[in-house]
Amino acid sequence: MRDRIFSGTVCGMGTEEPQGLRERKKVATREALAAAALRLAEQHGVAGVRVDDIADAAGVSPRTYNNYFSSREQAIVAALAAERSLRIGAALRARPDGEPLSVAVVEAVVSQYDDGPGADALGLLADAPALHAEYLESISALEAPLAAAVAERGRTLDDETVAVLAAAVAAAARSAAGRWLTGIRAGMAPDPSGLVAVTTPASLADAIRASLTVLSPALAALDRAG
Amino acid sequence: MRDRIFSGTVCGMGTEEPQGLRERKKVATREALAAAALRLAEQHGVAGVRVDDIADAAGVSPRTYNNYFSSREQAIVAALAAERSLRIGAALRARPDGEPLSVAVVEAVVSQYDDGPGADALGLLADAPALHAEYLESISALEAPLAAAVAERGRTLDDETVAVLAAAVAAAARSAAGRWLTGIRAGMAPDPSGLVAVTTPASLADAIRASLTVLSPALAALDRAG
DNA sequence: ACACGAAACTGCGTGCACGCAAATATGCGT
DNA sequence: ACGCATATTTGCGTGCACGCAGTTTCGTGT
Repeated sequence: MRDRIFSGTVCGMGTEEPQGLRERKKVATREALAAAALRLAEQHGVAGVRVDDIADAAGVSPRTYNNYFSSREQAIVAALAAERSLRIGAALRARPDGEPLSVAVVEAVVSQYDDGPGADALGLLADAPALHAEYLESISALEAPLAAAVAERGRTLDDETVAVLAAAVAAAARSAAGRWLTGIRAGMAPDPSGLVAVTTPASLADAIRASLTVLSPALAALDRAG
Repeated sequence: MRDRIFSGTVCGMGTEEPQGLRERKKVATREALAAAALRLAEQHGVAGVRVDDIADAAGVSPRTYNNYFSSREQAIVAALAAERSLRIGAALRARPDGEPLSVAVVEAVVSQYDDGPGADALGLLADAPALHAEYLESISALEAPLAAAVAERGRTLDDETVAVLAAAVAAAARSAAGRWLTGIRAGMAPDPSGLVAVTTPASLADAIRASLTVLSPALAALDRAG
């Protein structure tokens, strides 16, 4: 019990029952901590959130808080993003059998971000660089579960290829999200330096979809080879 | 003077003269800190290195040490890897004009890793997960300078495409390096679980080159479009 | 119901990252 | 050489991440 506890790691968040009282309490504790962190951030700004207060609000010790999150930004992002990266496996498994990887992967990834951060969340992300970074890191977390799901689906692909593909896709998505957030922030407060790109996709999902088109040739090559 | 001080950021490490006494002292301090960190790690193991001792050995205050590095792993990796990620710009600019991106990018990236970590470094990396992670992070640092260099070279490419490409290449290289290190470590101490891939490329450069072939179709598509 | 083992929580101590402000060193103009 | 501005270093205080070990809670078998 010393790795950060992901609520979705074991129980699959919605498709399987938690395994017992211990597991149910872990899920509840994690969600309580994340919800408390977000609420406190909305009240005091991210910089004003103390880990002691998060722990108090969730009814656990600060040391227990640390068992779940290693920073307040992680806790806040857990509330904002609800570990959607960890659901990529299920999303890809839900794609139609026989669908080309170049379509299945893109659709599965993009579908995780159909509902991007709301106005309150965008406000928080704009005000706290560390929170922005953690949010992008949460997108990078697509990598491992995506690799596992692709390996399952594309059984003729070697492990190296799968791993590289997953790393590239996760990085593209993270990179696009970063630019999207920057563009949104510029929309909220015009950037005096004038360096921000003129066109920001309407949604996070669109931004991620556009980024994955750059990788389409590589994905398509795997379809032909597989 | 509150961002981490990179020795290569301004002076280009070898092609331009440092700008003055201030800059020369900053370079010297950073190098002294990195060298001290590595020496102490070799003597005491990574876990036995204290930031106070690094600072003492380099003749600065702990607070100053923190101006350069935010962790001892960063300091050690700085000594091991010598900021080679930051040299990708120069490497790409040195590629022949007119060479396809699919070749220039691969060759420039791979050339940074022609001499990978030596036996001592591999021993340190094997013993300290946080050091291993920081080493991989240093490879991820390829992203921004690579994007800048590609933008310069492929002037017909839009910014989004450049950024996605750079993110994907850096992630592929990082991912490959991680597997390479894991394979090397397995070679040093057979993995009882038997899960480690049977074939490890002979060198880090080979591993990175192989990973970039997965992205070749995407790079090649840009060549045709550009 | 009870005993035991494993998992999770907790308190404590320690090392450390970083904001803040004062002190020091360098660069520049006269 | 001197004065001033700027960059860098330093000391200090504070919040916090985490190893360690003891306590509590849950799960399982009898």
